[in-house]
Amino acid sequence: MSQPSHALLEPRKSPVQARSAASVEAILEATVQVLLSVGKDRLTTTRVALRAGVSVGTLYQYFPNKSALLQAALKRHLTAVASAVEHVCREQEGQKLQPMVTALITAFLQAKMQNVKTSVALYAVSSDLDAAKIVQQIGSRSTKAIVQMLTTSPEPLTADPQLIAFMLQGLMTGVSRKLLESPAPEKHFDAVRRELISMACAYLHACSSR
Amino acid sequence: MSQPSHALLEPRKSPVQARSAASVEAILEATVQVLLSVGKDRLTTTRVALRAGVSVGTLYQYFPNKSALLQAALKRHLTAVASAVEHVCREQEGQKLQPMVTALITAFLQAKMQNVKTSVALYAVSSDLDAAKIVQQIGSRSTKAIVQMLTTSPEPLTADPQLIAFMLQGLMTGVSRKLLESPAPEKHFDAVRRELISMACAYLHACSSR
DNA sequence: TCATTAGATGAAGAAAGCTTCAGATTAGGA
DNA sequence: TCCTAATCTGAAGCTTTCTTCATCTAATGA
Repeated sequence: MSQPSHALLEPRKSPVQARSAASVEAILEATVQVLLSVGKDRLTTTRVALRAGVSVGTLYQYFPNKSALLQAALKRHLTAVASAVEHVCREQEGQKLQPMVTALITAFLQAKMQNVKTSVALYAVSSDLDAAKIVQQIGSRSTKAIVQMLTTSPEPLTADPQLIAFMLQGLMTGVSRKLLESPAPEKHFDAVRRELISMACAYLHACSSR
Repeated sequence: MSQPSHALLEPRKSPVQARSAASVEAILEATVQVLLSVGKDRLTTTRVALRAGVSVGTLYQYFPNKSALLQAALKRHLTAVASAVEHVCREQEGQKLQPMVTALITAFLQAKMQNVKTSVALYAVSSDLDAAKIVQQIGSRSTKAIVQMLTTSPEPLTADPQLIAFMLQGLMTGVSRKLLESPAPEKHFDAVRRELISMACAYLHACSSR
C-alpha cells in the first residue's frame, strides 16, 4: 500500500537485502549481453533470466515488463555518459574554447568506449518510440551542460550557444556511432578522436570570429 | 521451378501485372505508416496488410517474412539517399572543396528531409542486427563517392580522404538524425544546414593547410 | 470465347513469448 | 532458536502474431 501504481515502468520493488540488489544488477547486465548476442528481436525475458542466473519470476519482481527492462538498461548507460559530460563541462568553465571542446570530446568518447559492447547493444533499444523520449530527455542534460560551459568562455561566440551545442552533440554522437559500429572501433579510436577535435575546434574558431 | 530459394530474403515473386506492382508499393508504403503510428514492436503483418488495403496472404506473396518486409522498406529509403549523394559527388568532381561540401550537405539533407516521416520511422528498423549490415553496405556506397570526389579537388588534402569522408558522414548523419528527431525539424532546417556547411568547410580548410 | 496464368483472400494451425502466482527457500532480528 | 518478511522459483495460462494454403477472382492471349 506504499504507492499506487501510477508509474507503470518503475521498478515494482526496491532491493532491500544485498542478494536482491545483486539480482537486479545481474539482470541488467544479462540484458545487455543477450541484446548483444541475439539482438533485440530475439531477446526474451526467459533468456535474460537464464543468463542472469535467476528465474523469470525474479525478473518480474523488479521489472513490470519487458519494455521496462530494456528502458532501464538504456537509462543506466545514458545516464553514465551524461554524467561524464556534465562533469567535464563544469570542470572546463571559464576556459578557452579549444581546451573546452578537447576535454569534452575526450570525455565523451571515453565514456562511450568504456564499454563498447554496451553502447552498441543499446543502439537497438534507443530507437524505439518510448525509448527515444528517454534518449532526448537525458541528452538534454548534456545540452544544458555544454551551453552553460560555452557561455563562460572569455572568447565571444557569434552564433547561438544552443545551436552550437546541438551541432557538437550531433557531431559527437554521429561520429562515435559510426566508429562503434565499424568492424574494429579500437583500431581507429585515436585517429578519429584527433579528427573530431580538429573539426570541433575549426568550427568553434569560425563561430567566434564571424 | 524458376529459382531455388537460395536467398531467403528476396521477394518471392516479381510483379508482372500492374496491379501487383501497386500492391507491393502499397505494402511498402503502409509499412512505413504503421511503423510511424505504432512503432516497430507493435507492427504486425496483418496490420500492415490492412493499412495497405490488401490481405495478409498478398503480403506474403511478395515478402517471405516480416523481417524481409522491414528490410525492404529500409533498403528502399537508404538507396534513395545514397543515390542522391552519388549524384552530387559525380557532379562536383574537380571543384574546390568548399563548393563540394556545400553541395554534398545540401543534397544529403534534402534527400533526408524529402520525407521526414519515412526517415524517422526507419530509424527503428536500422539498428537491428541484420539491418545494420544493410545500413553499412549502402552507406559505403556514399563513402566511396565522397572519397572519389575529394581526390579530384585541386586543393591538396593532408589527411586521409577515407578518414575525412568518414568524419563528414558521421557529422551529417548525426546532426540530421538529431534534427529529425527533434520536435520541429522543419523549423530549424535552414539554421542547421548553415551550421553544418560552416563546420564542414572549417574542417576541410584545416585539412588542406595542416 | 475460353483456357491458363497471375494475383488475392482470410480462416486457422502452430509456435512463441509474456506474465502470473502459489508455494518453496533464505535472511534478519527477537 | 524461531518467527516474519524478503526473495526466489518455474510450470502453465493466455495472448499475440506469424505464416500457410485451399480456394476464389481477375487478366491475358490465342
